[in-house]
Amino acid sequence: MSDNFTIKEISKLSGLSEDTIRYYEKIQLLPPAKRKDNGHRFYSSTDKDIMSLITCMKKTGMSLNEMKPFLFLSQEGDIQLDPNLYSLLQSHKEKIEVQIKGMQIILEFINNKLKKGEGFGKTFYAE
Amino acid sequence: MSDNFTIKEISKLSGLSEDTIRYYEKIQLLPPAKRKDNGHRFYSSTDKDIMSLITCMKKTGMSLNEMKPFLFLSQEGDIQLDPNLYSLLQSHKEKIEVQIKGMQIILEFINNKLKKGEGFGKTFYAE
DNA sequence: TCTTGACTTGGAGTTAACTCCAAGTTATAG
DNA sequence: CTATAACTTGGAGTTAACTCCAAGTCAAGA
Repeated sequence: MSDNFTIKEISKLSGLSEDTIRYYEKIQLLPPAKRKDNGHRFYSSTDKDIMSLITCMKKTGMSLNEMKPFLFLSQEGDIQLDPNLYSLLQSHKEKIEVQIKGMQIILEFINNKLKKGEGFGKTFYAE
Repeated sequence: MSDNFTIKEISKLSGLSEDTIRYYEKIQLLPPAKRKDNGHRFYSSTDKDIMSLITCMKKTGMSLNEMKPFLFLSQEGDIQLDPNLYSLLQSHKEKIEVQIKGMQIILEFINNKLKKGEGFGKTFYAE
């Protein structure tokens, strides 16, 4: 369950640049990479999964700092034990739901535009 | 249909800071503000609507530059005339749909976490 | 043995999106 | 008339998230 990828390989697999991967390690978004005898980093498919998670979360507009406790969570087991993390997740969930709604509104707006080409009115809510 | 707000007022109404509003004008995200005799900016409720649109689009992770043709669109009438803008909108639509799906996956992940607290597997797609 | 290529490091540079500041102008209230 | 508050400008500074670079190490092939 650990396919031993070089940084170049995991870079291609994950879509993140080598620099970005090292940067993520530096800011502790990724755990310190395992090293070969010569000091070179190597990665497992679990690492790839984490990178995919990061990519996915970034698409939702989450900042790297916001992700940290979240990523920690993905490896730890039981949240129930940590009420802080639990409520953090809850509020994240709500944020994302708001975001999805916002995007659906924009989607509607676009669909209208693509059909008719009318202006916009009070369709958009402030804050 | 133009309630004549000062920059301070529109700032409170829109949630954007005065500096940000001037910045948006500088980078041409907002049209040049109308001026009173003394040179002070003033705004209408249409301006407020545009600002709300910007806020809404930002929530979806769109960059200010990406928004520009979009905002232009919101005031112009018929897109059908401009095939460039039309396809731009189309691809934006698809991007947003992908984003929504990504967020729904994360939402599921969170929901699972909140209940059981299990690890994550191949649930997340790369790129 | 020498060269090539894949990696290592620390640190500097870049871009987007603000955010702050100093210096100046104008309108109103006391 | 003067102080205060609300605005103006241009430009400098900040933060996040990279991105690039120079100098060095190490292993394998000609």
